[in-house]
Amino acid sequence: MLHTPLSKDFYINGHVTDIAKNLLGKVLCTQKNNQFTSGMIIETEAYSGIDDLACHACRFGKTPRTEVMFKEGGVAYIYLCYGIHHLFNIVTNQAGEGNAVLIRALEPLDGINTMIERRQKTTMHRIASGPGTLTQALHLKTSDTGNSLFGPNIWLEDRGFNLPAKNIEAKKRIGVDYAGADAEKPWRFYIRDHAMISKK
DNA sequence: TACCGGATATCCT
DNA sequence: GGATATCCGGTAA
Repeated sequence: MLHTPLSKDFYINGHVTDIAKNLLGKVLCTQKNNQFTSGMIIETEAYSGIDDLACHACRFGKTPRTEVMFKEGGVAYIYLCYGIHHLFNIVTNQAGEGNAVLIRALEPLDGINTMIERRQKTTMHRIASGPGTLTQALHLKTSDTGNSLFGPNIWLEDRGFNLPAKNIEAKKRIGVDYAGADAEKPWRFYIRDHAMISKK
């Protein structure tokens, strides 16, 4: 099988909502503590910088935590939510824009036993079906924030999984009710009828 | 110094 | 399926 790393252009060009859609079907990989794990991205959310009330770049501006959002596309933005969950975002577009895509769910592909161990589970059930669980399965932590998505520990691949556009569902984003009109934007994208998305 | 969140596990029906 | 307890770092005051 052909494993092509995503190019820099993939993260830079196009609207962040299109990048979020294009990420569906791509494969997120990590190499941590000598363990290789990966999963196909099946659910994403787009956050559009300083004009999007739901986006950290707009809510907080440039702070010590959010400053990596303002880098050029192709790095990880990882932050702690509810004091427990590490949420993984992909920074996109030009430096200074503050755009990012939240990865919400994966279908596990490689290193499934490692993922199950990290999640302290015994089966594959809900092993990476949520933004906080997939980071645990792939061992992504807030300490990885700002790191490159071109390896050696984190990278993305195109393995040629073909997703017809008609199988992509677009709905409003989760947990952004505070964002006024922007909360209604249909910027959550997922593969229709996939069993492993975070919620129906 | 005080508040609160881009969520999850667990226990219930 | 639904309700509920829970965690702590970042941000603003």
